[in-house]
Amino acid sequence: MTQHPDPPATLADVARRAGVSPATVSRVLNGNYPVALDTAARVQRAVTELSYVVNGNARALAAATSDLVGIIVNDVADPFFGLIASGIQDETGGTDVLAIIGNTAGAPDRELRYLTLLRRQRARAVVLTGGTVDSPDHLRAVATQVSALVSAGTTVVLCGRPPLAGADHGPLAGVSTVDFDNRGGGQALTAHLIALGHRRIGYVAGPANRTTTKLRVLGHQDALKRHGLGGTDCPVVSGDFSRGTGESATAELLRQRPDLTAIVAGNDTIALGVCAYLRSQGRTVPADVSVAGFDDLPFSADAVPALTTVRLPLIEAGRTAGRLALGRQLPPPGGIFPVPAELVVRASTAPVRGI
Amino acid sequence: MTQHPDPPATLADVARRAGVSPATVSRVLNGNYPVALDTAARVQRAVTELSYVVNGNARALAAATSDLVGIIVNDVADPFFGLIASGIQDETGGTDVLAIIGNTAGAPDRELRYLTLLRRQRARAVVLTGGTVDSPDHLRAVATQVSALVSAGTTVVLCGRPPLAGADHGPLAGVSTVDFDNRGGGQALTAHLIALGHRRIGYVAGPANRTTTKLRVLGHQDALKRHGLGGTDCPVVSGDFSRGTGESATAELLRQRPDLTAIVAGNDTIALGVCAYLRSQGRTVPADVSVAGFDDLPFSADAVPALTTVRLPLIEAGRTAGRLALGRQLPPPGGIFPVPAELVVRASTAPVRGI
DNA sequence: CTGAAAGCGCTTACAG
DNA sequence: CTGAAAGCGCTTACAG
Repeated sequence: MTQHPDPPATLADVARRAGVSPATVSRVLNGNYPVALDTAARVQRAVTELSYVVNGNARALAAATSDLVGIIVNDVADPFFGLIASGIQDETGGTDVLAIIGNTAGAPDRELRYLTLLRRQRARAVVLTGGTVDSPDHLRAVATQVSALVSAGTTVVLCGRPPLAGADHGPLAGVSTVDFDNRGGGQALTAHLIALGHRRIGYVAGPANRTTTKLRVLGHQDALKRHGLGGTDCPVVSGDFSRGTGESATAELLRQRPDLTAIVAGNDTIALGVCAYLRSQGRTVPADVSVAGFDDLPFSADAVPALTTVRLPLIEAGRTAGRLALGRQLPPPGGIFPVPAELVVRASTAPVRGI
Repeated sequence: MTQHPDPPATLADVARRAGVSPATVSRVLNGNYPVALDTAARVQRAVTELSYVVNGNARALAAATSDLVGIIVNDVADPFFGLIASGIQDETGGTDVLAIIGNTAGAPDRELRYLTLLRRQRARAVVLTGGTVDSPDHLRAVATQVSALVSAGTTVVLCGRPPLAGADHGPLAGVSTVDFDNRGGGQALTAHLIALGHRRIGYVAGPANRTTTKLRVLGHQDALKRHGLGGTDCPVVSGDFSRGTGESATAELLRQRPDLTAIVAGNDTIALGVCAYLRSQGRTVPADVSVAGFDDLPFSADAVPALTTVRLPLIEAGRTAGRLALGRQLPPPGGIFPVPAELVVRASTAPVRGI
């Protein structure tokens, strides 16, 4: 299958062919040092003839730098992460850095493994995207890895998760955060529902114990409390960020409170499942039950009825994270770059019946 | 910001601390050679104490291998690619390889750049996913890069694009292909519409000149020809794989043939745009116009009406590509692994009116 | 089971 | 503007 692995040409081969020293070839390639024009031309020709490409490992080892930027995501198949990642790659696209995406599939140990791997590749920067498991142990392990990365000279950016606390409980030095206002968004959404007259509002949360989930639920509860609502009138069920969770959790919610007039979902994907289940039960959205999502993913505007949701400017946030990672943008004082969440009211929410 | 980049511990540091030679540390770390138990224990302790991680670049350079598997995609934000990539990472997850995703944003030169970068990292394997620009120049450039990769010992897998031709026009040796039946799927879809009585069928294609687009259109035309249809009754407009294209192209299609009874889209995302535009014009799907997509992405079942489409088992195809890349599965004879496309009939297509 | 030594393919002061 | 030489941090025959 792989016939006689033909060793690629080396810099020494190029030097020999061009009749110069390896040092000169290196300087031509890196363009960081004056070289006579005709010498450079000869070297370039030799490079082409041998179809030489530098050995990235050797270069990184010798120069003690690398052009890798790692992006860690929870789920590549989820557009939420795809959008952030493409925003980051918008920024890295024109440069000589290689942005690479690692998928944890939501597993904390894989998050840690990618961090180690990036550490051993001596990555130039790493961007951790989306929520993380909110347990003291995991957070401590991440903080340890991140500190090691930072002290080895790697730029670390958090995008869509809360700032990391260091050993001293203060924010970890040298790490900037693009911080989504999940709590504020959750609050605005539920406040909107309350303003429409809803009093019995169910909530379908994403994976329990993840920062994103917790903050959104917290925002929801902020709004409820402000109006003296909550308790068994407003049950909360959690699952994962999937359509299936939307369906099964809605069944559970309606078992608990068949008279719910609104259901809020932890994200748009869940919301689609909520709508599908309600439809299957002969309940109309929003006439019978209002439904809302979170994130404003592209498909949300196309759902029927179009989804009321909270927009997070994912691509733009990714770009910001990318600029921060490349050092093209200075981190704000305190290292936190806030990203607002904007309520987007569409057709899936309406005044409660009889009001 | 990055305070005193603290050089990470080296293998020599570990050796010193454990009171052994660097060679021994290396052997303990790689576990590929007998080492006395207590020696190994001492080394492990030193590793922990120094929180040592191997320098991947040095290792790759010395061992002339690497644990990188590159995945090249056209658009990370598109679930089509996300699903394939997550399938691949399902396979690489449990191993020590680091699967990394590079996003070309559909630009041929970025595809080439990633290939070069992967080549210089001496990647263990690379998987090229989705369609590519179908121009002789680009295909030749890709073939050149791929040959270089293969002869350097990298396993190359194509997933969702046609086999690559070598200089001799035969299939490139040592490259396996997970080949989607885009043409057959396109054919089945249009045949379904014809069976429903449709004779004036518009087509909204993805980016012209991409293999995926071309093959799907070809399948569509196969079906039309078989029934003596085509010509101005069946106009084709192309754009990109976006919702926006679905909207604008439908406007254009209806300008050309206001009496179209069905519209086929190059993928599900486009189909959503088609539906949205029709709705905005007061036309009902499928009563007035039938609409169909391609891919069967997760949201398609949730659209209202649910989308008739062609299912491509994206995750499973990704897994196959992953196994091929890791050498866990032998490439089939001829190097081509066919992936069938299955017609999925849902609510967005119906018999033509008056039949 | 363990170590000394060469070598992987680059870069970069140091000289000239 | 150019070269000789040391060194980056590992691995792996080669000895023992």
